[in-house]
Amino acid sequence: MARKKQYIEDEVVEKAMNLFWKNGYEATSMQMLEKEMGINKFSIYSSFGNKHGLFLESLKHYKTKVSATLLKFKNGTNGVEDIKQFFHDTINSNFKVGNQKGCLVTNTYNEFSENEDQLIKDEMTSFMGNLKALIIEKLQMDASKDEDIVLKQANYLLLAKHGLAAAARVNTAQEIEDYIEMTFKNL
Amino acid sequence: MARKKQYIEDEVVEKAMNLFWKNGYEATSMQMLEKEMGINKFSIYSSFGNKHGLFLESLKHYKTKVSATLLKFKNGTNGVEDIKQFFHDTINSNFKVGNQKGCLVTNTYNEFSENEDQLIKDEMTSFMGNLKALIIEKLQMDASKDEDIVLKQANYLLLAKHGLAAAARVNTAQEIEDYIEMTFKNL
DNA sequence: CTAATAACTAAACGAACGTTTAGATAAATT
DNA sequence: AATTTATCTAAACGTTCGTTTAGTTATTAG
Repeated sequence: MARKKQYIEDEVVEKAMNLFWKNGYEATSMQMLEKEMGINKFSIYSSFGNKHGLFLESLKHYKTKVSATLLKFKNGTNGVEDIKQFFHDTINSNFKVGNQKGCLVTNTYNEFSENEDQLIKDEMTSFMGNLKALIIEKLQMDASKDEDIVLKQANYLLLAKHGLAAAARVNTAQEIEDYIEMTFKNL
Repeated sequence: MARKKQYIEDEVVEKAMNLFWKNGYEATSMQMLEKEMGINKFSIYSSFGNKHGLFLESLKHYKTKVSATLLKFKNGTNGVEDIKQFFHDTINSNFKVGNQKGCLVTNTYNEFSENEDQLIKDEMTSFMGNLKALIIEKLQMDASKDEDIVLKQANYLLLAKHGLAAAARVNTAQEIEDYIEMTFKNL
């Protein structure tokens, strides 16, 4: 037998993810990834196939990273209040990690909106679909809301979440807190 | 003397703008611009210096394009209702032009948020500053709002506008209408 | 200790990028 | 009509991109 990998795939994916998160897919070069991940191009390719594969792996890693927040949201029993808390949680965890990079999924959604990469689009659609289902579930906890209202409010919140994630790249924490506060006044 | 230009700069800038609007700055290549603008690289460079110069010119062109909407907004006398109308107007004019490309300024703001291009950033800051001032002006028409509320609501609306423009790239017209409706419910 | 082989380094690949240049074309002035 | 010269075409520039390959190093198993 021969030597083992000198790096842990999960660790270097984490670093790649942060770089993609900060700069987007296209603006992140293999050279930057090499430097950030601390391993050679050869190693990147043998572990992840190509840049695209590394990006997909980074998206998956991102998903597991936010799964704790998502699970907490799923298990909430306070309806609208859970959604609001979820908004806060996602923003806070994003601010904790690096700084002002919004949400990787939303960034990717925007960057690839005019692109034709089906694999990426599928990842995005599934993510958004999950989120919408959860939001609907929480809204339905309020029995006074009929189906139409629930759907309308779900669309509203989904778009607000999307906008929030985009805005989080450039706005201050205070502006974002204010925005969330105002957003939920309307429900 | 020699021959004159076979194209009108304003016309080819319009076409360049639409391409930048659709794809963003980096994802738009000189080759694509050549094809879309219908003139040769040489002509592009002799008219606009380089890709960056062409982009700045496209941003200026965009500004004059939306200036009518902005002027209507400025001249409004109905306070919050003017802001809401402005939201509708910007979305509608965007949908009219091409399709689902959001707002060029916001797209640029997002694409360049981690960039260090000061010229672009200045353009963005001035645009956003103008918009904020106008929103504050309209909010102040309601004498019952004190200064704190005005500022908070202005920040809220600016972020909502930003998010809306980002979301407009991927959402349907109906979803967007619903979102605007909800956004102004409590103002 | 030796042999085998996976993981490493570093150089090179073709393609595409933004940009420049050399030469052909055509319109305006004399 | 001849000459001038800006505008055009088209090819080439040097870089950087993502990707591949050849050759070296080091660790594990027998």
